[in-house]
Amino acid sequence: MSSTIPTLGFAILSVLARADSTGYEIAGRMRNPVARFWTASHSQIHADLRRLLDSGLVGYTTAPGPGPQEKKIYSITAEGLDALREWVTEPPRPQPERDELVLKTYAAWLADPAALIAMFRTALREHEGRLAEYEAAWASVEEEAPAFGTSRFGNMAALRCGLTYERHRADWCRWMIDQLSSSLKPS
Amino acid sequence: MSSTIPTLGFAILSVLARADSTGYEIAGRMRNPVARFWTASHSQIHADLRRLLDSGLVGYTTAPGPGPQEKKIYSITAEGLDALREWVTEPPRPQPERDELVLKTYAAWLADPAALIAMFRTALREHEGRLAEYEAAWASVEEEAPAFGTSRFGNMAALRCGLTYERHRADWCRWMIDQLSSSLKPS
DNA sequence: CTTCACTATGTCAGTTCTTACATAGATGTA
DNA sequence: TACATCTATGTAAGAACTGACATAGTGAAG
Repeated sequence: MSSTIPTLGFAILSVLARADSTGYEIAGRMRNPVARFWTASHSQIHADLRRLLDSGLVGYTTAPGPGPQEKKIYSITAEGLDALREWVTEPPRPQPERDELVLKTYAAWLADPAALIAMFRTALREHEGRLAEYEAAWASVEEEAPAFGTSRFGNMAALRCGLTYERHRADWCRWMIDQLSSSLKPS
Repeated sequence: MSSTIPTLGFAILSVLARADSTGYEIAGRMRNPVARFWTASHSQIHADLRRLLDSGLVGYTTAPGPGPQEKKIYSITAEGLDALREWVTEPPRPQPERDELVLKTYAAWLADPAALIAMFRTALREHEGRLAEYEAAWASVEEEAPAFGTSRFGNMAALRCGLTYERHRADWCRWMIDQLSSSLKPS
């Protein structure tokens, strides 16, 4: 019957529930710090928007665009909002856990400690950078204390996860660097 | 030229660097707590083993198997070990961050708080379960203090990441439940 | 004045991966 | 005895996704 909507479809609906957007804007919003947890290329977003449109979960109005095509401003429909609301509380299906840095760590015993330290230092810098970003955003969102029922609540909750994730990650990288350093000078 | 090896290929090599295994066993080992960070279905593993074989990174010997085909015991070759060693310290490419629970959180403001609390309680129980598993494994690995250069070091380092990840996750779930609870009784 | 980045849509080829199917012996359970 | 589960390999269809290509206006930097 109704073709199942992939998770990316719900990610798109989640963005449109906040503001009407073009496909291009949706891709941009999903690259934004507080919504970085389900990204996709614009080509895939266009494909999925088409499917959501066929299912009646989104609609659009056109406006003159920069390229040869007209620009399409998508918005979520009542049916789309219903589908999104229903999906939100369904238990998330177990995901394939995939983490390249941890995989490399699993095989780290084969490699050169000094090179590994360099790699983890780079990773640490990235995590610390994002952590600083998130902490700045957190300061302003905590002050505001957004109420449940507003989209700001969703932003805050997702941001909180990103914040503690980066903290955990940075801590782990520091621990790795420590371990690898002490393996260099066994003294 | 030399066809690029997908990340799953290196995950397979990482397992074979520890012990010779059949394709079936590789899938099982990747479902094991300390190597849960790059899982795949056996059909994909068979496909990738074929490619690794064509590239000369693995070899195999046969033994009588249960089914109609013979069982193949794969082992990593010297070339495979070289390729793995080289890959380990290359900077990991930025991955698509995908997390269904956080996506649902991002859209949580649209849903029923009570249903959300139930969902997060389920997630919390899962994280706490894995945390207990990891903590038990950690106790024994810490005692042993495996040296760099042995595969146990890789196990320990990956386990450490899993441990602090589950801790962060469980903390966040508890925070979410708190937030949602206080939105129910505004007192 | 040229070049680059940004906005904006879309196609297409190819890769990665999942799910279901197919086969079949051994082992344990009801 | 019957049935499920584990071991073990593989195929095949299709979903999901990436990256390159194609087009084209605006605005900023050099």
